[in-house]
Amino acid sequence: MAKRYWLFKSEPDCFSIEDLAASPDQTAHWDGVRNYQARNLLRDDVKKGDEVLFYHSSAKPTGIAGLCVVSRAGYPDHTAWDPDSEHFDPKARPDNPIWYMVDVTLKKKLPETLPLKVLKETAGLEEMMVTQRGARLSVQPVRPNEWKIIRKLLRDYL
DNA sequence: GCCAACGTTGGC
DNA sequence: GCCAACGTTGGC
Repeated sequence: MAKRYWLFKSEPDCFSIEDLAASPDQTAHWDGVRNYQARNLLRDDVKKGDEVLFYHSSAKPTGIAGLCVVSRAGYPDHTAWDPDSEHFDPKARPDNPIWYMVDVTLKKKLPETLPLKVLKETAGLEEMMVTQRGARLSVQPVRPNEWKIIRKLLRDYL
C-alpha cells in the first residue's frame, strides 16, 4: 500500500505541536477521537509511515503547525474506558474498545503556523476539507497533489 | 461570544 | 426509520 497523507486536527489547548515535541521520543498517541467517521479512518486506513499535517484548530492563528509521521497504526483507545479521562465513554470496554487511536512522531515543528487563510488562498487546495466551511472531521485524508502543494507552500512561505 | 454546519439522541 | 431537538465544532 502506497503511503497516504492525512491532516489531524487538535485544539492546542488540549494537545499542541509543542506538547508533541515535549513527549518522550517526540511520540504520542492521538487519542480522544470520538467521531465514527474519524474512528474508521484511524482504525482501518491510517498506516505506519503515513505522513500527517498537524493542524491547530481554535488557535491564533488556526492552521498547520507541523509535520508528523504515523509510528503505529490503529489500536484501541484505552482512554475510552478510563473514568478519569475527559474522553471517557461508559460503553467502551477492553473487549469492545469502540474507539481507536494511532501513534504519531514529530518530524518538524514549523517556526510559525501556516494559517488556514493561506491554504484557502492557494490554488489547488480548494477541494481540501479543511478549506471548506463546515468540514469538522478531525482526521482528514489529503490528496498527494495537495500534499505536494503544501510542501512547496511551507518552503516558500516560511 | 456568535452562529452555521454537522452529528447524535430519543420520542413516536 | 423519521425528524425535531439538542449538543458540539470551529472559524470568525
